[in-house]
Amino acid sequence: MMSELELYINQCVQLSSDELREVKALFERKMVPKKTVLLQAGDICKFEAFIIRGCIKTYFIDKKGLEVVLTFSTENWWVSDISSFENQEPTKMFIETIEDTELLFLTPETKYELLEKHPELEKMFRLMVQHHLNSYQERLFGNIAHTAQERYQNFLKKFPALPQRIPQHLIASYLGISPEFLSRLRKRKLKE
Amino acid sequence: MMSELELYINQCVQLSSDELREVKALFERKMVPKKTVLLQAGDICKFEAFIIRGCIKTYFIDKKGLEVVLTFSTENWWVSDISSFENQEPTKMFIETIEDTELLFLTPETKYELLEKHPELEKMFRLMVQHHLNSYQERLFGNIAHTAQERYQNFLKKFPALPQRIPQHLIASYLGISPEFLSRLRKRKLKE
DNA sequence: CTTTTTTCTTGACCTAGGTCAATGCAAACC
DNA sequence: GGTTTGCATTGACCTAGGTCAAGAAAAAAG
Repeated sequence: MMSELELYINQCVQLSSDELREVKALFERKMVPKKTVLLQAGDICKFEAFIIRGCIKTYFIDKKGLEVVLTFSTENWWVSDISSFENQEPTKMFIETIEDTELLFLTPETKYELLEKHPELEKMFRLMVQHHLNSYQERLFGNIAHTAQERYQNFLKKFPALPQRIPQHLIASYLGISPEFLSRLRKRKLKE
Repeated sequence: MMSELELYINQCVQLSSDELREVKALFERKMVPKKTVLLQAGDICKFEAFIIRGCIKTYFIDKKGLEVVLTFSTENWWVSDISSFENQEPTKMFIETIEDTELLFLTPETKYELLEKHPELEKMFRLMVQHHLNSYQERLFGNIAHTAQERYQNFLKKFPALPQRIPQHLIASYLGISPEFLSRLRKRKLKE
């Protein structure tokens, strides 16, 4: 039986099970309890990590000291500040677990080794970056072109499982509205 | 004397002037008059282009039929829908010149050939994607965390030359506000 | 130089969404 | 089991920014 990471890799390139094992050995598996800060503003990001189980938020702090959630990352997805990681320069973001989370970590060194040995995986990482880019593009467009109500509907469609897992005020922050207003949107929706 | 593209490449990797000439030969130089649509929703993006001179907007159309400007691209910058280009799948965006523009075009084929011959340039393209990603991240954060006034100030800081070159309603669209409101912001600012 | 088109400004009015404060509720902690 | 602590809801009130309509000004076209 294949692990989540192996399934994920297989969607992108065909590797033998020997190769897969070798690849997997370069990742370091870690359990991280909820509310652990994996990266904070000023740090240099030392990881690209694949999520096996759990949930993670990425956010900025605005000038009033409030969190602005940029992304939620869950099972079978990657988490990192890609540009801080690639260029080994300080980040402006925070990355923090919302649930107990199980991760497979790459460091700059192990990623380098991985790509030396298996250059076919370049494509997988390129796709990863492109997915991130796409999702930011869509989110930016959505934030400008849609009302809060519509953004909330789209969020529910895209992440149907999340509302049961994470506090509502984080969703509000992700949608770019106040927690009070999200509460009102939900009430309004119930009446229909 | 070095061309703009050569200077740009040199910031990233050191190539001999022979190599630079060879690289440059793979690009196709084109003059494009203003108001030319280079890409529209439904198309598959056939180019990554380096801008020598001119100005280009990238936008979505919202459900009311209005443009939502995602980016402006000018001299010494790249323009493309990267993920449509890389995966050769249909785009949702529009790319259109605002001024008469001079470009150096790569097609999927010539880019492939370029990277075959000069794999050192992988890094340059990776950086290009990362810059795009960063600028979307910052823009999303800014749109959520800052007022229209602040976003306008930041825009002026980041693109001091643009307001003289492009119509104001495009800037409003980029900032996510109505043209009327931008006009009011400017008036308010003059009084100070 | 005149005409047409596009862009910019201004005023009057409106609404989506924010802020603040109070209250209820649930989870986590001792 | 009580008790903090964080989360969600609700109401009253407020403001940033939108919409519509009408001119003014500038740019492009003839």
